Amino acid sequence: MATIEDVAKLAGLSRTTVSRVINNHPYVSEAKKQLVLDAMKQLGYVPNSSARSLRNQKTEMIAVIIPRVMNPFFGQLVESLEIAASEYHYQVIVCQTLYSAKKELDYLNLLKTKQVDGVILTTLLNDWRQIEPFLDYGPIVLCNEFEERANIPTVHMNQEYGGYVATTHLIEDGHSRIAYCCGNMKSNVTKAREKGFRKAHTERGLQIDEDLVFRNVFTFEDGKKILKKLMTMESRPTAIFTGSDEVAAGVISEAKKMGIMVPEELAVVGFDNQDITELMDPMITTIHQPVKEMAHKAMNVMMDKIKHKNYKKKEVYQLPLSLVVRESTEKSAQ
Amino acid sequence: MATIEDVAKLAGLSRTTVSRVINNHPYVSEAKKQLVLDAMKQLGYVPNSSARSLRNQKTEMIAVIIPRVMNPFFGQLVESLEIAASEYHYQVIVCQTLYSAKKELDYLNLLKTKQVDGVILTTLLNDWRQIEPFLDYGPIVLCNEFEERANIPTVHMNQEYGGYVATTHLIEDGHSRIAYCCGNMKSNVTKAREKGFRKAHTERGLQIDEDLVFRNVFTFEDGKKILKKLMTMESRPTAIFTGSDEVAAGVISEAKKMGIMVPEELAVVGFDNQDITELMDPMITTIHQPVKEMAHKAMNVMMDKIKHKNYKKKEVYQLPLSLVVRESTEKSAQ
DNA sequence: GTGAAAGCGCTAACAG
DNA sequence: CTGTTAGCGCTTTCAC
Repeated sequence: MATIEDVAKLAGLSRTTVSRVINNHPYVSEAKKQLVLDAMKQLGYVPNSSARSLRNQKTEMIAVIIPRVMNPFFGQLVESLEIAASEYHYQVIVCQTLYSAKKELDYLNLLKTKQVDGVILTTLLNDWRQIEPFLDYGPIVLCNEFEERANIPTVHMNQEYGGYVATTHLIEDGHSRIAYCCGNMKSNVTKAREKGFRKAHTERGLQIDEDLVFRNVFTFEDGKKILKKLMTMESRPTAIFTGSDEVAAGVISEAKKMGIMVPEELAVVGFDNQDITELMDPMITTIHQPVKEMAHKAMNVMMDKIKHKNYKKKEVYQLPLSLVVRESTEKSAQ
Repeated sequence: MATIEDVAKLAGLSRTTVSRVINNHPYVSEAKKQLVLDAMKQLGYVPNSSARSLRNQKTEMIAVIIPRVMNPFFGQLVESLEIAASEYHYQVIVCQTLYSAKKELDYLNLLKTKQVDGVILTTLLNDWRQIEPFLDYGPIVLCNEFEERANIPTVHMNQEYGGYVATTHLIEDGHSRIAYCCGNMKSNVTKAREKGFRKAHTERGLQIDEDLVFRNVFTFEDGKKILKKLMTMESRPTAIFTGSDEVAAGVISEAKKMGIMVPEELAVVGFDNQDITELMDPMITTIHQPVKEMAHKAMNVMMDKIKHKNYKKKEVYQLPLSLVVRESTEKSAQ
């Protein structure tokens, strides 16, 4: 492979001059510049990234840590983050933890080994004390997940409001026995959402039946299971707030099979506003999360931190969530 | 950040010895090895990847070029490829072309700049002549897409059989007017699938009405549009074979809205066997693609090529496809 | 078993 | 404007 040296020789110039041309530095005469350009073209020369990374102490790569790509929410997040990164000529490395705390730590090592210029964490499997030491090696930005103790840039959604507005919508529709599904209870996203759920009840003087609260519900299979369980209960809920559209779709799909009318017998609220909400019959009422905006903001912040290196400071950006009412809760619409 | 030099000094040894310990080379006495290990721990030393990459001429990164992550088929492919790569301690860089041929070329440049050890192409937007020159810079493996002229390792599915078996299933169910949707006609995946579709017709002495063949159909929105168009036709088809489960879901969703019974009035076959096939009502008959197996095979082949450098040779692995019959084509099941 | 030294390909002082 | 030179951090001959 041709190196800068080869180009220099062919052009009859020094490596420095070639380097200057490559990096668009000033103070190169047009004539020599052309000489270099010609030599580069003739040799099919392209600068070696490893050498550049070593010399410049930056790789122009960002690690994005997610549970898995096939989770639609995180898939969308990765897609948007990659698009945002490419605008800065940065590459994104996908790091799937598959819900393993150890893998999360392994991937954070990319920061230590300087394989990436920064890490975007979208989820937090380890305790913050485990993560914090990695900050000595480069910027970490929290995107989606958040953590009180973490003094780093954070871009996330107002999850409490999400839980609140969805629940309020159900209550105002006349529901008072509302089932609740959520994911990993260690997540602050989950906690905040539940806080909103509870707040909505309290405000209207309603009690929550803890038997209707389900944890660790993630997939559409889980949704199906929950629906079945609900149907065995003596005193059934009239509505269910699920943590994701997949779960909601699973609930609705199973409800149909069991001959339960949605929303007449069971109103369903999803979360994320994925495509599937418009595909299901009834279409799913959900909470829209501005994922693209969050991704862009997170990447912008990351680029700023890489540039200015002042990344050990709390800096929180919160994006709004909004309720999208569709058929799965609208009795009148049926 | 601590370097190998720092470790050597602290251990009172040479860089060479430290390097030997890092790389588990033999001929290091246990005593000195322990000295090095201690020094490394004390300094929190981790080898710098850029330096290693430069020296070893490999980055342990693979670029995976896909249209976009949110396309469920490619999302699944990326997920599986990343899992396979991580087993080799390789990282995957996601490269989304967003259907732009230029971006495809841009991402192939990662090979030239030695930012990655190899590229996995899952789609082909440029003519093969545009791609071929990149082979001088490192291995390219085709995974999913295939190309006659490409003398490189290829792992793909038997798409012709997929088209054939789906169509035959419909014909045997008594359908003779079958609509057909496909994606990008430049893709050999698409072409092979259509070949199978046509072959099934020919074999049974059936004609294809070219008005029922739709190109560039990708999303569930597209599926909805097609359904609407179909319904304006004088002589409607009684079945439709779509290129993906999303499109099939769109068709079914819209059919319901228009009061058309699936499968009684319109049988629908999807492709990919995504989760959504089991979520829709009726559940979607589809073609299962062994994506995980394909991804693993492709990554194994890639690792082999990186190791042995003999990657400019045709080497084709074809995986089987299979029909999964569900409710969207089964009249009797209703 | 261990170390000295060269060099992977590049950029940035510094000198002119 | 251009070139000389010294590394970035690591691995690997080669010599002892």
